[in-house]
Amino acid sequence: MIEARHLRVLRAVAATGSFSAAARELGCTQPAVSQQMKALEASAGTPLLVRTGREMRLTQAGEVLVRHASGILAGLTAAEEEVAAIAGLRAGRVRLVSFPSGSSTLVPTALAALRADHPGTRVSLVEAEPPRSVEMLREGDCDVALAFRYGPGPSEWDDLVVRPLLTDRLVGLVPEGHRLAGAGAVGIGELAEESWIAGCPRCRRQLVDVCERAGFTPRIDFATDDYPAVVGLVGAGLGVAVLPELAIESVRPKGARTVTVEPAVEREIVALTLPDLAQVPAVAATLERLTRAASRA
Amino acid sequence: MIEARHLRVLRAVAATGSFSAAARELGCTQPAVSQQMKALEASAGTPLLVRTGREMRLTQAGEVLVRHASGILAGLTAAEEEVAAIAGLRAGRVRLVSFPSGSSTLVPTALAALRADHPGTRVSLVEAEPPRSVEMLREGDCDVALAFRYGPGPSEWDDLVVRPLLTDRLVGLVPEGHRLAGAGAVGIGELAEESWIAGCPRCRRQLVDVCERAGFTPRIDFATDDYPAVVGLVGAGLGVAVLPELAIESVRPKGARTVTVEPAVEREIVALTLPDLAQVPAVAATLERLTRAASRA
DNA sequence: CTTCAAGCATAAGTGACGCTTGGGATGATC
DNA sequence: GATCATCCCAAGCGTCACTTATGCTTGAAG
Repeated sequence: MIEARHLRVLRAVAATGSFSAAARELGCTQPAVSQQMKALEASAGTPLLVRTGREMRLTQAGEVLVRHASGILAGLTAAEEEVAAIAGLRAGRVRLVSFPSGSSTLVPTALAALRADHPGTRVSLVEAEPPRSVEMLREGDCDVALAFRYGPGPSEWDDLVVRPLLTDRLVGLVPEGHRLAGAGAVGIGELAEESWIAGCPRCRRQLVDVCERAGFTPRIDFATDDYPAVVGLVGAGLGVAVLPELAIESVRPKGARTVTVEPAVEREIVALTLPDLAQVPAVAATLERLTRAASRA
Repeated sequence: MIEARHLRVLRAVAATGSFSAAARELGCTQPAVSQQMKALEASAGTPLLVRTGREMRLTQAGEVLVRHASGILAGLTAAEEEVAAIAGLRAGRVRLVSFPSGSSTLVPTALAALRADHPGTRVSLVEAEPPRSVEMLREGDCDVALAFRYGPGPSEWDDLVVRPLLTDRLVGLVPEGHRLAGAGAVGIGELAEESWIAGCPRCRRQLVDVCERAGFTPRIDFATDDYPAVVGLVGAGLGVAVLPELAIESVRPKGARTVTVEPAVEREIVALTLPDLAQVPAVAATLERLTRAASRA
């Protein structure tokens, strides 16, 4: 089995014409070169060098090996450099999955910072809601998933790297002319008789849970996953809603007013990745920038 | 420093999708594969594999390395095979130098046998007389030199591999009608008054030495290095000559008769090579065939 | 001719590396 | 829930590779 190390030594010997010179070039002692060549000749099964007096010449087999060596070593260094580029963030790719309101706020900030520091790192972004996004992560379809959960809970993410980014509060949204539009804080019970507009399925379940703890079941007249649509419906006076603060941030609440709801309901927004992937430089850098973007928000 | 061994393991892991399967394929245990991959990831500076449950996936860096691995390993095996072909006498080249009378007798027989056994081995033949041929050998311009010497002598070939092939006697050559043409053995002194035709320079010096030990100086009327010419001149009745037996073998002695001369003068025909080159399969095979050809002659 | 410098080979010692065995944890399957 | 397969970890051990030290050969210089 010919090893790359042997070929490096052989090439140096062929280039310099001497074991000692090759040793100096390789940064080792002359006996090391001597032994390497002996080992290489043993594995080749035939002499590669002819030591005649002071001169050192290649045999035919030696010439053959030197001729191949350049190509092989070139391929090796090319591979090393390409990997080093990825490891050094001069290249690399991160596949990011985010839920919609995250991708419109946190993600752009983080990716801008990432690009500024490491222009070679490419990030692809796909949108997916938490259950699906975590599934994608586990199946290898993405490297980082932005997800959220309501309260620390039992956490089905024990086997994942969980990087908390920020905690997002649910805020109430009422039409401009609503009786509570100017209120500072609103008990959730005060909205028991309202017509409700619900957002995404998980938010909806959360809404239902909160309302039931407050002693009523919300009457949901409209349901949509589209946050701007929810805001629009509220603005048109068709009902009230609770939405994550982050979701409203990127929407102009035309005709709608936000109010603080009591009791406070928070969701935790986290970045997830696989333990192995957390070691990948591009992934680590992405997590880092996401964290920083969250702390500034 | 990425080693070829690492790439072989990585390729096996990527192909089988499992450490255990790769270990079976490589003929080692699974922990060995595990450690190799760990070492490779350490030298790469970034994870190459993602272990997620049962599945084993490549990271981007891993994909890069696998992509390069095929080319690098292909080059390595190509080099190994080419060297193995030389070592296994399926390829290879021997540069042979011979003196003229050797190249017309021993060499053809030996090379025919070599080609019959190892058709892939190519032999190039150049003619040169001993002092020059040995010089060529030492300077790396040939691999095997056929040479001769008169008597074991002081031998300037201590640093060479000397393979004795056969001993060649000098025989007398007289015209058909000569008074000694029918004699069995002829004392060299009986030819003291003859007109001499001399061959190559070294043979000529040998002739002069022998004659002077017999008490006379030969009168050399014709001198040529061309053995057939010598035979032709003798056949034309222009003088007598002594020639190596081997030299006459390939010439039809038209009009000339050979006689045994006393005292017997013998030259030793040897094959020479450098100690290192003697280990080269093609060189060893050539020496072997030359020896056999000489023993059959 | 002797001396000197340079280069290669060899031997012994040391450290690291790589492989194996055995044990434990995890995930998929019946 | 038991079982099988897979992988990681730790310990033990053999081998490999490098270094230092030494001797030998070669070619050049005094």
